Amino acid sequence: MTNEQTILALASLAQSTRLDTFKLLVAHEPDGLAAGEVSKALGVPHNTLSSHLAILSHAGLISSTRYSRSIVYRANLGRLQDVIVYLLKDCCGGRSEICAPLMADLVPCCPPKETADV
Amino acid sequence: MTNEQTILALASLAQSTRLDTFKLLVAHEPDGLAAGEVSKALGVPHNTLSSHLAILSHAGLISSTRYSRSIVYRANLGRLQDVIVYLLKDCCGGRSEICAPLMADLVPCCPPKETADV
DNA sequence: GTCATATGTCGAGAATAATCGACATATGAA
DNA sequence: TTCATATGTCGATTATTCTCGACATATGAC
Repeated sequence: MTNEQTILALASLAQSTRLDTFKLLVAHEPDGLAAGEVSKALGVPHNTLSSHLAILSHAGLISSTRYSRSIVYRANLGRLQDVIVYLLKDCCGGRSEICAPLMADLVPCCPPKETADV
Repeated sequence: MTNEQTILALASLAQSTRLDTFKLLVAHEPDGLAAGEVSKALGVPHNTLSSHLAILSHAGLISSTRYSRSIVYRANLGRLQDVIVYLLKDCCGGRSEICAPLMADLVPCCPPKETADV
């Protein structure tokens, strides 16, 4: 993960239609959603959405597979993780005391083991 | 943390000078760094940097305090945490199986307890 | 007060991004 | 082949963002 790749990913998510798109695709993991269904769900013209999907895709945040006439998009959670790790790396680099409390707050949201009681 | 606040924070970090600024301030926690020193360190004109600092500040990612003629900026790691939690909330909302592996990778970077062996 | 230092604000030009109509491609059905 | 559906691409317009010179403010020294 380079500085540039991180900026690309952050910029991709820093736009309301795209953030909504990404959230929608995350909510539909692991099945994914066809471009047309995203377009309909968000009330965005298909061509406008198409360019947003291309931007998210170029940033590596989503991927696509064609099934007959539809192209199904899926969120790439691994990429989201890469971005988050990159952002945290700076504060954790040699000084874990700084972001330890940050992590402590994160863990109850997503327990690393399968102690999911949410 | 609203959708809008998240977009504001993401957009603030999605620009190379601002990402560099934020990283520099994180590296200088908890002392902070004067605006002029950031300007010098990054080789950015003071007025250009000033507007970037204002944007980061407006997004809540940094804060400032005046000391005599200098204004010292500090990274607000809590806000970074808020952004990350917001992004993860969607994948963890009721479905922790999705981002549990994500968290598992995050934890070794920043141990939630003081088992810092890095 | 005057001067120097540190930072912020304004405004205009250049660059970049968002939107959407019109057209193009890809797949499958008849 | 022709038609309908699903999606992508192009191009022009509008909106937003980045940059930096010039000017303004704020603090402290003399």
